[in-house]
Amino acid sequence: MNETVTIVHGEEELFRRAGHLFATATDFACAADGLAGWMTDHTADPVAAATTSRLGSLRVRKLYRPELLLNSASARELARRRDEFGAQIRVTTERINETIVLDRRVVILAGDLKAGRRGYSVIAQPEIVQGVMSLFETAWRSATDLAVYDARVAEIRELAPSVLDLLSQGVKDETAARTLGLGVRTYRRRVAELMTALGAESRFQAGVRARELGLV
Amino acid sequence: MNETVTIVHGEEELFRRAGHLFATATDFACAADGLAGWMTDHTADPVAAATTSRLGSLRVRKLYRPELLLNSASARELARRRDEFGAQIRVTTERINETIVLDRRVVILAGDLKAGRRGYSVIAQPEIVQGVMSLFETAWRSATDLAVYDARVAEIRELAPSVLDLLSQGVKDETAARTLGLGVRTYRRRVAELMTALGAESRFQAGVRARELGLV
DNA sequence: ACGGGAATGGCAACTACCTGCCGGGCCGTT
DNA sequence: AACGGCCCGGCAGGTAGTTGCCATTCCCGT
Repeated sequence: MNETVTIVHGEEELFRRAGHLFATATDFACAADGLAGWMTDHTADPVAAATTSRLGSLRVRKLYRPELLLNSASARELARRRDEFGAQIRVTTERINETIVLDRRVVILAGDLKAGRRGYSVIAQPEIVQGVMSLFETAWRSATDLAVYDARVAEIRELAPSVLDLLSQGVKDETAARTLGLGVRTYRRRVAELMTALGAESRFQAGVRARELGLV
Repeated sequence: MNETVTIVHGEEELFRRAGHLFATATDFACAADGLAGWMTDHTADPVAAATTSRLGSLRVRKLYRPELLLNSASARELARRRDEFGAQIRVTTERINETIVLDRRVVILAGDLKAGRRGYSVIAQPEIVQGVMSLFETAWRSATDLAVYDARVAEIRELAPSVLDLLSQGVKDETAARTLGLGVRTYRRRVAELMTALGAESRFQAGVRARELGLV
């Protein structure tokens, strides 16, 4: 594989053509929409194989979107991976493309599904790798550690379950405040805290985020 | 099964104990969170068996939550069922418990998962059945027919994809309007239309709904 | 070209929402 | 008791969002 850019179709071909890269890499940076696809089948996974045999010399970073944590099964799976082979896991609310960077030398980008198989671009072109890597680093820095994220979600749930209910019922602040036996000022303070916690800049956005996080 | 209330564990036991009820019933009222569980395996499904042999004398009503329609596979499956054995299908945004009412005489309510199996309460107590049935009727009346619902979602998507994007980015109306090359007045009109279409009374609620419908 | 309906966007009045400020009450410490 | 920290909630001034009104413009069938 001397070409700097190769397109492969489906996971099988990806393994066949790029499996050796996984086997030798020591630095994995990985962004994913879900646990789906090539990362799911753990036993047949080159990364897993590589990992278990070379624990300690590895750096594994994974970046996920928060939806993943809604499903408690995937959440547990995440925690297991983190514990099992020392992967660092962070969560971001940004939209991310499925991306893998190996040893800062090779990038694998997932493309669209075609005829039931996903296309992957395997890229060794240094400039491109550099660019993707810097994007990844940015996303990584702006992301939240899984543990912190979990704690925050727990906090929000505790902070304002009733506020969330009232907001999602579409009631006015006045009504909501009285319902809770609070002053309007305090209620709005709660909403503001909630929005901060959700990282939202408008109530619409807060609604979207809350729904994303499964809080409503 | 003479007891008025029976608790069974897992679908298998439910079939064994209550299968005959499905086989003879002609009036099915069913509310579901998803297509999961006992309704999935279509060939082994007593309802399907009953239905195919007695088409015409049946009344089948099913109530789903909109999330189901996000997955185009389940959406197609729904449409197929509707067409195949004349089930009436409606969609509601209310939270609903998994519920089945047979011939207005027997209620089956799904409970929590325990040890991987879901508990079901099979209830023949007339008062309870009456109560559940009236709740179902209420939910049914307030729900939207699948076709109408589909049309509405399509309409919203077409109406304002970019407005949805901008709203969910949390940008101010002024900015959003200029981005779209619109006047603020017009942009806000769009937002208002969107909110009406979503049945939302606040932007927060609109955000939640939009997310629920998978529009953002 | 011409009339009519629909979409646009400015204006304005209104409502809802956001936030700094501050006084007051509660509680644990000194 | 006196103090400090903290939360509450009213107030006020500001910003953002909502809506009716209306002149203008665009499009379309006549």
